[in-house]
Amino acid sequence: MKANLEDIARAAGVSKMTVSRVLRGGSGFSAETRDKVTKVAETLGYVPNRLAAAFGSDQASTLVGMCVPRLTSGLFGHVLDGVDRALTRLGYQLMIGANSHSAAEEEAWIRQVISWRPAGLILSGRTHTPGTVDLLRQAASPVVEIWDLTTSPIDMSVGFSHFDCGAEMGQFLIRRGRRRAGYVGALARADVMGAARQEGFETTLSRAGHPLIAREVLHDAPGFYAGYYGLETLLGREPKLDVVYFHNDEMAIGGLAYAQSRGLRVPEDIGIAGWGGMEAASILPRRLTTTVVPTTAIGKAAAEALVARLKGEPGQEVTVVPTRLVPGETG
Amino acid sequence: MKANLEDIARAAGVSKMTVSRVLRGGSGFSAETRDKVTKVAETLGYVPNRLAAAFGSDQASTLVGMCVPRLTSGLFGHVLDGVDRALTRLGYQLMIGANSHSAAEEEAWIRQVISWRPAGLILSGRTHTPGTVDLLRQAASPVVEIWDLTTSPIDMSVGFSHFDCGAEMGQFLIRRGRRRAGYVGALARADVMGAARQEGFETTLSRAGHPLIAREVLHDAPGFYAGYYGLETLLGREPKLDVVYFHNDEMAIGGLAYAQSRGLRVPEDIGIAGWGGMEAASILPRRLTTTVVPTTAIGKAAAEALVARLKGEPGQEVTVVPTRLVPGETG
DNA sequence: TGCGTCAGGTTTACCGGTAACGTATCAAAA
DNA sequence: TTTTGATACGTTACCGGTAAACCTGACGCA
Repeated sequence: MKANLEDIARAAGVSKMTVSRVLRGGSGFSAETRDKVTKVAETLGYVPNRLAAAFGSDQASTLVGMCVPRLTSGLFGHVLDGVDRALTRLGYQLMIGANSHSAAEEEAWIRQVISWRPAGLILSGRTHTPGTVDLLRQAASPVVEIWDLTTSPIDMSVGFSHFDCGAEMGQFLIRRGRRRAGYVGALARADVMGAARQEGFETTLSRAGHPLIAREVLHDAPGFYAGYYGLETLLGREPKLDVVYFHNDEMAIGGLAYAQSRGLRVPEDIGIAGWGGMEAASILPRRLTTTVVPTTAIGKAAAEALVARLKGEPGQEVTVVPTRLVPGETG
Repeated sequence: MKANLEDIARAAGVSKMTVSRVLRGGSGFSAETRDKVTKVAETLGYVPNRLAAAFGSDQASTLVGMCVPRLTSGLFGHVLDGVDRALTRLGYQLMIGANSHSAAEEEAWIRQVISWRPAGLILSGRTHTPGTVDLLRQAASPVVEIWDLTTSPIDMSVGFSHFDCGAEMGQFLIRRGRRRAGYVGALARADVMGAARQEGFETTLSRAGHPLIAREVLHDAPGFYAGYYGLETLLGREPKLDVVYFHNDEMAIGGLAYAQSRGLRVPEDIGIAGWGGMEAASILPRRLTTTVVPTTAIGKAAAEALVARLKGEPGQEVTVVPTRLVPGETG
């Protein structure tokens, strides 16, 4: 990587600073200077050095850090995609990390990213260690917390209420005539969001006078198998459930598979409801009753809120991105 | 972010350079100096500045860039996960981007990342623009190409042969007595890998004396819907197929759904085979016949090969990570 | 006693940008 | 004609580290 601003300056017969201004598209130079400089830069194969730029002025960083619970999650893949597209379009670069649903791992990751002096950060969830909060306050760079709405965000927040998701599904199932509901969840480490949905679900059922009959929360990854065996366990304890709400769609599909293997008719004998809106759920023989989460939109909104703040535009502190309950044929 | 090396140096009564050496764990200082410096650094809440470090010396960068076709792909999510875990463990940071299967977008992304002077790059696929190759040669930083094995990698390569995947599946299906095979693919933009599998599949069938009867390659995203309607189209043209090989598992599951909706028995009336080894495929009522791809292992191997090179250890140029054909109950 | 050696530092010179500020030029206004 | 202001550019001082050269006192040894 040989050519730098000075080389161009020498070759174009102007000063370093003029080259810098031209290449950054500022002002303070004549049209002919601009043409000469851009031509020389091209012939020399100049590649800008953001390291130097960000180092020289803390305003110049175009680096955004983002931390998600798991990189293998379909939902977060779409969130990442939304963030990535928006940031790319706006001229920012994305540094990522995963924290396995652990606030301590998140802090460790933030400690690494902060050392690159990023322009801003996007974090998933609202649970942070005190150390994390300290670090963020000290760094004073904009932070967007996504996924769950925070009552008091560190800085900005984009997402929806998991409690409300559960509550809405509870109301829906009651309206459909369900009276004996169960819940199957999973918490790999500690997925607080799932717990919030469960709480919303149970609260609503109780208020409606038909409280939850049985619940089973596995200490396992929330996948197909957990749903399959979770429903088996639940029905072993309480055979007369008329509907089961699952932690997410993967688990619901697992539950669906178990119900079919037992010869149970869905939705006649038992209803099945999931959460998340994964693609597979819509092409099942019977379309899954679920809550569709606007993953890409959340990512996009988060990135845009962050960049707006960086550009000094007054952005919203809290952005609500609504979910949508999709009735389907299993609930 | 207030405390820097000089602040610590002043407070500890030593020089900046001594602080730098202590904090980076070098040598050339006494134990009491070390203790004093680390204590002062802690009380001042010092956060290292990698920007300055990487800027000051090009060896000091711990930044690795990685470009994948799509962030929403389940398979690449796992590859990313493998890379992320390995790099985190080894003390590197990961900058990502997506190129939508487009070599031009890849070049644009590389141009951005190169400007951060990364220690190394991980790219997906072997198709690059001439501009990309130029850039990489000029930057002279290590590059690992993953996913498909390259005959002549730019630098290093980790993956497997897509052609062989298709060929192996062809052999397997022939052994199972299939004689009238079809293929359903998809190319959002241009997925060259899928084409390689198709080629391996067709070549093997021809050599075995039972060439492919029909193929349908949709200009669509390779998902459930594409598989569903792809099989519909294919069977509309050639009703007497006895097996269909799909671009990937999502599409195969879509095909499975179509077969069931038509009342076709699987595998008796028609066999279904996929590729990729997605989790859902193993919990279907009938486990899908597919090729399991060691996604996480590829990511891990790529990261480790890169870091080995960075540390000057002699690494392998080409690492083969074998795939595994899983018979299942649909083929 | 003189000299080399070595651990344990310090000093200095960058790295490649950006920001702040200074200055030359020239046209319009007074 | 002089003053003013805008424009276009040059100069210089950093930013926070790293590398390498350079000290310095203690110690060993001939």
